[in-house]
Order: sequence, then C-alpha cells, then structure tokens
Amino acid sequence: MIAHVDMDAFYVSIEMLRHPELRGKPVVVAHDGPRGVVTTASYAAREFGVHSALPLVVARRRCPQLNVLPVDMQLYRRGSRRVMETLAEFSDSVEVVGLDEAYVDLSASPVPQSRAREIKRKVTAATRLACSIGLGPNKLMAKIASDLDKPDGLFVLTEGNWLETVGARPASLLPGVGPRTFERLRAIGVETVADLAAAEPGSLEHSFGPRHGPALRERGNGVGARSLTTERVRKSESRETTFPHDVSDRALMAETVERLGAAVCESLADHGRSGRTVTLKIRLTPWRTHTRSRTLPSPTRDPEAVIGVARELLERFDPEDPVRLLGVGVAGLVGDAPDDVPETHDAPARDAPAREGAPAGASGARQLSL
DNA sequence: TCTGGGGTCCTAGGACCC
DNA sequence: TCTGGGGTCCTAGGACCC
Repeated sequence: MIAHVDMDAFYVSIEMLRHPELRGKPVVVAHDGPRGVVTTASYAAREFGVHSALPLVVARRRCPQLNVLPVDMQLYRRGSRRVMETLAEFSDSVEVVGLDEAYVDLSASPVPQSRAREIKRKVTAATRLACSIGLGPNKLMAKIASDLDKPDGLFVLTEGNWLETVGARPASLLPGVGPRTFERLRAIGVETVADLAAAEPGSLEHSFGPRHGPALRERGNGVGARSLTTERVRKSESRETTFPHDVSDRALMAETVERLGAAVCESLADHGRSGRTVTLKIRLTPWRTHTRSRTLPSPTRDPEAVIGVARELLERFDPEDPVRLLGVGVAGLVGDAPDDVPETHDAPARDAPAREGAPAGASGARQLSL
C-alpha cells in the first residue's frame, strides 16, 4: 500500500501556531495587493467560499472580516522539513511532492492502516499540525483517498471500493483532469468518474489522441503508478512578478528584467547549477501570455549573459499592449563541472535567519519552533 | 469575481542530419 | 533529378499541479 500524506491548510495552520488568537477565525495567507490571490485558506474562511487561487478582492467581498497574513516561505520550509523528516522514519521510499504533501511506500508493512495512524500521531507530535492520509494500492488512489476525509482524516481506497466511492463524482476529481479537459470530456458526454471508466476507447482516442485518451480512461478506473520517484532533479528555475498596475514604461520593464535575471542567477549559484536556455515571459492585458527563448551554446549562470539575452528578447518582442507580468527563466539545467552533480535537495537560502538553540539535524518530537 | 509564483509535461512545426 | 522516413534540437504555446 501507498500512503499519501497531505497537511491540512498547511501555511495557515503554521501561522496559527504563532497567532493563536486567530484560531477558528477566517484567515488566509496571501500576497497582499490589488492583484493578490489566496494561497491557503483556513477552514473557517472556506465556509465563506474563500479558497486557494481566489482573487483577494473577491475573498474580502465574500468575507469582510477576513484576516490576511503575508507569505513567509522560510517558515513554511522549516515546517515542511520537520514533516518530511518524520515521514522518512516510516519508509526508505518517500516521494516529496510539494512543501505540504508526500507519498510514503508502506508496502513493507503488513498493517498499513495502523502504520498510517502512527504517521498521523508522529507528524502531529513533531509539528503540532494535522494531516490527512489516503491509502491505496497506487499513487492515484492514495492521492484521492487523502481528500475524502479532510481534515485530520484517514481513508482507504481499493480496486474493490473505487467505483462505489468516487464513481458518481465529477471526473474533474481526478488529477490531470483540469477545467479544459473536463469541459472537453463533458462535450462527449463524460461527466463522472464512472462515465470515464466506461467510456468508449475509440471516442476518447478521437478527442484526446492515442496517448492521452487511453491514459484518461485508465485514470477513471483508478489505475496509477505503484512505485515512487524519490529523487527529482530540477530542470528549470525562474522568477516572475506581476505588477500592481499595468506597465507601459520600457525603462521599468528593462529594470524588472534585470532584477529577475539577477535573482535567478543568484539562486542557480546557490544550487551550483547552470542552464542553456533563457526564457522571457510576458503577460499582457488582457491576459495573454507569451514566451520568447534563446538557447546558448553552453550553460551559464552569469547574470550579465542571462540578463543580456533576456533584454534582447524583450526588445525583440516589443509589447504593444500594457504589460502585467514579466518573468525570466533558465532551463536545460546541468550541475557544476566536471561531472553533472545532482543538486542538493532544498539547500538553505543564503539569508536564512539563524535558528535559536536548535542544532541542525536534531530530530525527535520537538515542536515547530518559531 | 478576475485571476500569484514556481514548477512539470506535452504537442506541433520547422530546421537539420543521416 | 527527385524523393522517403526517422531522429534530434529548438521554439512557442497550453494544460495542469501545488
């Protein structure tokens, strides 16, 4: 069995540890500003229809008494490290998916359900945070199971109860079925997971192609990967920024591209990596996103080189309409010479504040210190 | 209601090579 | 002289995920 461990309202729950007066209240973590969106919403906020990815202006309209906290990634990264260290005690095979979720292979355990309960206890003891766990014979079922009993839940999906449990749910419940795919599915009469599971293979292939079509049908039947990917090497790095208000000033665009390019190179240097393809991303008003890229003969993380290319791409694109977002990225990453050294996982940020009295690597059931 | 930031993977066309 | 097919790289855009 595979477990999918999903922290409940992770960023907000961590913030509650240092703002106990906000417990039970509608709280979101968000980049504030005229174009901010909700990153995470507390369960009290969700009762007002406030959820992640919702524009902040809409969130405040739905919930005038909403508490908006700024994003503190350093803090959430520390919390995440504590969670992942705890999970590593339960299996050699752990796949970290984001700061707040991971798969844990419990195949070695004869009693995966009690192991899962043990994981929940240990995670909470180590962090004072709750999580939900899904169990399943593969990643897909485990992932969906973790959503079925939130928060602080535990749910098991198997081939035996798959269709009776989720068959009537919309197909968009499945990972990989986003808004676009769901619309196209509905256009051919596929509304639910059960519809997808029983769909005519020919009509799926006709609509989605020889690869995507059959893959969708398999997902509808709960078929998914049974082994985890424990090591992942980053393939690109980027920085982007949305302006509070649209920009037409070329000098400001150029300055922004410089700042973003420098930030990307600084991060690449921290990770000991370089890349060959420089990409400029431009989002115009109204909401059209474009990219322009150039591949260099050899990998670089030299700010002058990266910024130089990015500025040329900007000049070449020459946006006519106001610009709402600019981004600079470097892809095709390789590690430092001589050999392609894999990046160090989650290297500490260079200006991470020193932790008081907490020796690095100390483990055990200490609580998340703030 | 009007949409952040950081990623991954896929597709499709054109260039180029064998 | 005119022609096929496969493979790889590059570029641009799109869907999706956390």
